[in-house]
Amino acid sequence: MDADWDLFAVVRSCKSTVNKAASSGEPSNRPSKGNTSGCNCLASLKLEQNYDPFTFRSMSRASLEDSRQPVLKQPDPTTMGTDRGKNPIILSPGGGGASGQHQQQQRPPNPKRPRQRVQQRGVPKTRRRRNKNMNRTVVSHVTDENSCSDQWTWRKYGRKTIKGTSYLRHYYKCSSSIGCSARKHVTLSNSEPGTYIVTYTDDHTHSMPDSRKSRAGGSRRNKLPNADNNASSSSSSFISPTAPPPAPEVGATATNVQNAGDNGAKEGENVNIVALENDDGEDIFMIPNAQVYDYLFEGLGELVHGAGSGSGSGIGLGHNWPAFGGNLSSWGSSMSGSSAGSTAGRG
DNA sequence: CGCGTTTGACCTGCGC
DNA sequence: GCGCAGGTCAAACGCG
Repeated sequence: MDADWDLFAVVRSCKSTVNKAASSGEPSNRPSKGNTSGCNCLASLKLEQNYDPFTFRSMSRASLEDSRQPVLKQPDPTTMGTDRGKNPIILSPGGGGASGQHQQQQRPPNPKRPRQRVQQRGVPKTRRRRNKNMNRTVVSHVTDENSCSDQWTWRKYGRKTIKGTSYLRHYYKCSSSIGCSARKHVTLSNSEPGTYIVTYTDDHTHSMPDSRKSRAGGSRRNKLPNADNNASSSSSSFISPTAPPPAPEVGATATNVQNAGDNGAKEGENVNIVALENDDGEDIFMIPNAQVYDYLFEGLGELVHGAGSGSGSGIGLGHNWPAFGGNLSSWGSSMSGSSAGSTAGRG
C-alpha cells in the first residue's frame, strides 16, 4: 500500500510544476477508473537501441507477435468479454517475425477438446483477481524491437482479449522458482502500436536465477528464427525490472526511473515510455515520447534511494517494488551477478 | 520426461 | 442480483 502510493506520489511530484507531490496521505490515491487526469505528468523516454530494460527472453516472440494481432478489429458485442466459443487467434506465420514458430501454432484447429473441470464449482479456489491486496503492480512499456525477455523464467498461463485494446493480453507466471508468485502480463499497447505494456504483479520470492535452467522454453527460444534478430540483445543486454541493467546509460522506463534520475537519462533525453499503475492496475499515467529532465527525477532519486534505506518516512519506492525483485534501490548496483541458482521449473 | 504453450472453461471483482 | 470483463486453471499438446 505504501509503495503504491509512493509511486503515485512520485508521479505526482513529477508533475513538479503542478507541485503537490506526496504532500500528504495522498487522499485521492486511487482515482476512480479512468480518472488518470490527476497525473498527466510523465516523462517518457526513448530507449537506447541497445538498452532494453524489458526484454523477455523467456517469452517466445511468437507469443508476443501473437498479441500484435488485433484480436477484435471490430468488437463483436455478442461475443465480447470472453473468448468462449471464439475462434482462436490465427497467427499468420508468414506475416512478420512470428513466422516459423515451432510449436503449437501449427497445431490443428483443435477439435474442442473435451474438458471436464470436475470439482470446480464449490471449491474455494485461491484464484484471485488483481485487487488491492495484491502487491503493487508496475507497468512498463517496451518497444517491440526490444523483444521481450528477462532473466526470469516466465511461464505463460493464459491469454485474454482485452476489451478496448483489441489485442491479446498474455499472462505469465514466474517459473524460475516454485512457489514464486511473481506474475506479469503483456499487452500490446493500443495507443502505441509496437509498444508492449508489461505489468508486473507480486514479487519474486527468490533471487534472480543465474542462468536459465529451464530446458524447454529456453532452448527452444534460442532457436527461434527471430531469436537471431534479438540474439545479440538477449544475450548481451537483457535488462528488466527484475534484472537490473548492467550499466544504464541512457534510457529508462518506469522501472529504471531510478537510473534515469541518477545517471540514466540525461536531461532532455528521450526515454521510452513511463507508465505506472496503482495497485488496482489502473494506469496512473503514461507519457510517450516525452522527455526526461533532471528536475523530474530529482525527487525520484531521493525517493528511490532514500526509501531504500528504510527511511520509513514516507514516500519511497526504494524497497519492495515487486518488479524489481523487491528492492529497487539496490537495483543499479546488484546486477544479475548473483547466482542463487534457479530452480527453474517444477519437479 | 520435463517444461512451455495453447486455449476453453471457470472464477471473481465490479459496475449497473 | 445480474452480467460483463479480467484473471486463472488445467488438459492437451509440442518440442528438446
